[in-house]
Amino acid sequence: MPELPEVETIVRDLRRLVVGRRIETVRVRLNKLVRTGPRRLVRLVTGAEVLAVKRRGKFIVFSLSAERYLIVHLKMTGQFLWGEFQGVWPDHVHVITEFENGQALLYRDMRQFGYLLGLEAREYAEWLKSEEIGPDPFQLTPAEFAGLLRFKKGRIKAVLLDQRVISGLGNIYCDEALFAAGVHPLCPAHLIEEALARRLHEQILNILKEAIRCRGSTTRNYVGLAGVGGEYQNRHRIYGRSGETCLVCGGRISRITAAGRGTHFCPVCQPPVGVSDPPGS
DNA sequence: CCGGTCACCTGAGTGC
DNA sequence: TGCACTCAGGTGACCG
Repeated sequence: MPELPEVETIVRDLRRLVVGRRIETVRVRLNKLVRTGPRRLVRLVTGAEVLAVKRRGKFIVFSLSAERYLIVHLKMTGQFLWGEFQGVWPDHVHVITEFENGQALLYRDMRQFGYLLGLEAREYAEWLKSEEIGPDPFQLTPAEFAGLLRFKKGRIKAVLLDQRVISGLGNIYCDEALFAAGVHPLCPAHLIEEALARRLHEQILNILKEAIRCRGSTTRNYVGLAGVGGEYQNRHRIYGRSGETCLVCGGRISRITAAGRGTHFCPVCQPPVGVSDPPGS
């Protein structure tokens, strides 16, 4: 579910709530969500103080005392909620972390795709290597971004969704950025001219910044720590608007499948470059 | 290296 | 109401 702006919003809220606090108990209800094993997670995390909360791509990393790490990926429907545990597990809540005063962080995940890892320092270093998390769009200069695309023969949509190349973009913001820059989602990445690549990078940054200001997009499930959704869905110009009129040219917005995902684009504003026409068109 | 399909799950929306 | 079918913000395995 969540992409960079949603995860960033959650991380900022988590910082306010849990940094400097000590974890009193951890309860795991659905064991398979803890990929490093529920018992080990409980052992590593119980009694630790939260030193920092960071985002690495779409991962949330809790830095704990004694060089321990709690890592969470929310996948499609993972949520963190701030509340308390009074003996009853709310629907789809699978992990509860309690702090002093009974305040608790609840991990909720309807589809159960998300997961948690409890790691020690050396394992954390190994995990960072194995995940090959690409640079954050905010860490790249326009020239570096253009350089990333230069030798990629895959379609631009697939390249932008590949977290090893650049981390944080998902289906919504990918479609929004390609529309804003006027790039066809099926265009081979290496055929995008330098100037256009720079414009794409600029649009990615603009859109992500604005989405963070709006606390993300809520189309279905996403909510922040307080259980409230974001507002950026009201600013979507292309995502979820297939069949409707393009806000720029008035044409009809198309929907295709690209990189296995529902993909929205304007055939007029995003003309095909290096995209072979389907037979019979 | 590249793309396509399925799998992991539970639900919401739609049309009959 | 009920049923069948599609789709969903992510990603990893597998296949050609």
